[in-house]
Amino acid sequence: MGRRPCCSKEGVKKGPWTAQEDKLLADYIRDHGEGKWSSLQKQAGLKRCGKSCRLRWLNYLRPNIKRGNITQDEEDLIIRLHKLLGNRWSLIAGRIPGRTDNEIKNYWNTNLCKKPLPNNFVPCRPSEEASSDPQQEQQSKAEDKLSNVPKYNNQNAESESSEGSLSSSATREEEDYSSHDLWMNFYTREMSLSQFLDTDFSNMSNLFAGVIVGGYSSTKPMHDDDVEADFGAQLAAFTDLAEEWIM
DNA sequence: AAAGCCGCCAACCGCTCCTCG
DNA sequence: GCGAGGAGCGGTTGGCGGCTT
Repeated sequence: MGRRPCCSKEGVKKGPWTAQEDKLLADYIRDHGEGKWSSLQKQAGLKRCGKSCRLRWLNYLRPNIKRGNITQDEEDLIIRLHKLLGNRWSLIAGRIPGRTDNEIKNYWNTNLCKKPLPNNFVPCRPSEEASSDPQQEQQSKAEDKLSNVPKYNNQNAESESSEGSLSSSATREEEDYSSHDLWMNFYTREMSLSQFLDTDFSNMSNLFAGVIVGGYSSTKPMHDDDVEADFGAQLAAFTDLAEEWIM
C-alpha cells in the first residue's frame, strides 16, 4: 500500500502558474479569505492541488511580498538567525518582513551556503559536519536547547509570516505580553530562547526596543513606524545578546 | 551561431504536526 | 484516547535563462 496522495493526481494541473490561474486564486482568497485549501480547488474553479494553491499564494500572490534582491541587512539577519535557529526557514522568514521561507531557503542554498564566513564557517548541512569545532558544539548545544522545548507561540510566528507584515493580530493581543514581562522571563530563563524567538517582536513597545539595543538606558520613545523601520537592526542586536546568553 | 554547462528559483513531494469528530 | 483529514514545513527537483566554449 502506497501513501495516499494529498489530492487526486488525475485532472490536477502541475507546473508554472498562468496569469489567469493567479487571478482566480487571488480573487477567491480576496472574497473568502485564506484557509480551506483543499476545498478551494473546487470552489475557485482551479485545476490545482490545494497545497499548490497555498504555496502559490504564500510565496507569490500574498500582499506585502517584497520582491527583488536580498539586502545586506537582510543577509546579515538571515545568517544570524540561521546560526541560532538552524534550517527553520519559516521562523526565520517570520522575522524578515516581506520575505518568504521558500525565498530565504533558496537564497541560503544558492548564496550563503557556499559563502565562507569569516571565522565562522557555516556548512550546508550542519548535521553532517563533525562537531570538533567548539563553535559547532556551541551551536548544537543551542539547537538541543531549541529542540527540547515546546512551541510557545508558533502560531503567532506563522501568522506573522503569512501576513508578511508587522501588523498586530487578534491572537497576539490575546497574549497580552508586555515587553517588560517578556524580557524578564527571558532574562531569568523562565522562558527559553526558542520561546522568546517565537514571540511576536513586532508588537513590542519602546521599552523592548530599548532593551534589545542596549539595556534599559534607552528612553527615547519609538513610534510604531520607527520600530518597524528599525526592526532589522534591533533584531540583529538582539541575536548578539541571545548568543551571549547561550554561552 | 550553436551546443553544453551552470545557477537560480518556482514548484513539487513527503513527512510531521495539529485539529476535530 | 484514537484515527482521519487538513495544514505547514523543509528537502528536492526540474525548467529556464544566462554564460562559456
